[in-house]
Amino acid sequence: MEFSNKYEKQMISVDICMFSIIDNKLNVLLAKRAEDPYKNMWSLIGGGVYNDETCENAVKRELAEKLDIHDISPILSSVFSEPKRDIRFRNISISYFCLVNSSIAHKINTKKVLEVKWSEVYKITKLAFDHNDILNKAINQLKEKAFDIDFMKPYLPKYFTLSTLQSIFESILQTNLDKRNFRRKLNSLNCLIDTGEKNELDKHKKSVIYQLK
Amino acid sequence: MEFSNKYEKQMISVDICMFSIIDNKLNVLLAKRAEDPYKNMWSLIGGGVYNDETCENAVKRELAEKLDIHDISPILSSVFSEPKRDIRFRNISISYFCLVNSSIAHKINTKKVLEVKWSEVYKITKLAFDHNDILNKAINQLKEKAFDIDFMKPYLPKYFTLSTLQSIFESILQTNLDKRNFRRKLNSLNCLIDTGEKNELDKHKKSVIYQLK
DNA sequence: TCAAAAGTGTTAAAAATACACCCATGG
DNA sequence: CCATGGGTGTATTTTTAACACTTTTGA
Repeated sequence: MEFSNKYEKQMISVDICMFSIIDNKLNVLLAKRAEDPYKNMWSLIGGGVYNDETCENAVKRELAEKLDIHDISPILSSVFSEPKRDIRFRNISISYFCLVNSSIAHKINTKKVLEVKWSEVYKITKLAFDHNDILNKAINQLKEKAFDIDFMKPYLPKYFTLSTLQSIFESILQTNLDKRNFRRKLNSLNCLIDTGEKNELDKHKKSVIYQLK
Repeated sequence: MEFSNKYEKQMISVDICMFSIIDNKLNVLLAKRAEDPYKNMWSLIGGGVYNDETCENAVKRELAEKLDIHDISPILSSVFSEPKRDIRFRNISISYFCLVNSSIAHKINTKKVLEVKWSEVYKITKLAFDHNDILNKAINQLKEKAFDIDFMKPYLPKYFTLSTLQSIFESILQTNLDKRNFRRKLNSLNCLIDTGEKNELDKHKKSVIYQLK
């Protein structure tokens, strides 16, 4: 197979929907574009894939270089390959998503290399390129993984009340959950540890603080 | 973003797990490699993605050019990007799967451009490149779609007895299904039409011939 | 004493699983 | 008449969903 001009200057990049639960809402990290096209618009984090790394490693490298975030396990989301999706050159995007916990989320230096911000996913309007499509796809896939507690555990608060956990899930799934059914579901997943502590910040009845097994 | 040598000569290709139900078994189309590397080994069908097409269109074009198969709706499976997966050059594979019905499967000219053959998926041993990994991933995804009758319909026989349909599903899922539960499941999916015909080829009791809504 | 959030049980419906016998037919 | 494969029904368990009242406590 030859590298004829049919294949020239193909650029492979990764785009990353990095989610975090902030104030019990599902947020995604956006970066402001410093250059045209779409200068000053918000976009997902991403970058080119080097020849000597997998796409997954490209995600990890980008997050490390640009945000000093490490030990992420990105999940493949989809592939976006419309020829004109990037007006500069042929650019195929392999999209990933991941969750980071809120302590990491708050540590991100929002001005170091990139201007970045956390944004509530269900309030986002127009992003650069086809990043709205990329984000929507990833949101749907994240929803499917929400009750996979082994996956979710690293990103949920270490200690929480069941009301807090429920509001996190409601924020991800964009639906109202029944309090009793939610507790039963979590119990049936056999993942809760009652710490014996109570939340002294509660104004009314003190709620039990749990952690995950 | 510049095309430094970090990104040079990246090749994007698609690899396609084209499945078909042949003699009630799940088969996949393999092509014999005419060139090194892996000369004479069997591999999946695939090829490079042109700059002016999406990956999905590359799949359709490859199937049209190499096999004269049209009107396929390939489903994205995964991405394989180990730097050394192709020893010749950096080659990222976007993998897809699709099903074709058996009348198309039998029409494939197995010597025209490529030497190809249908092969029972659960009897396949070593394929070229990382194509076993690609195939295994696609098989698992196909299994998840098996009871999505709207998806499956174009690929199933137009007329069938429930025993035949059950053996097809058993062949895909690699499991034994209970005859009564299988019939109940299909009925609950509300997708069967009783043609009123009976299978005269049956040696014993004549079975009812159904079609899908 | 009241407003606010925590916590708790039951019932119903739907889906999944397990299981065994009779029927029609051709040889 | 018997071997073969077609066809059928019931019971159990599990999962999902819907739904309302009591408790604790600070203001």
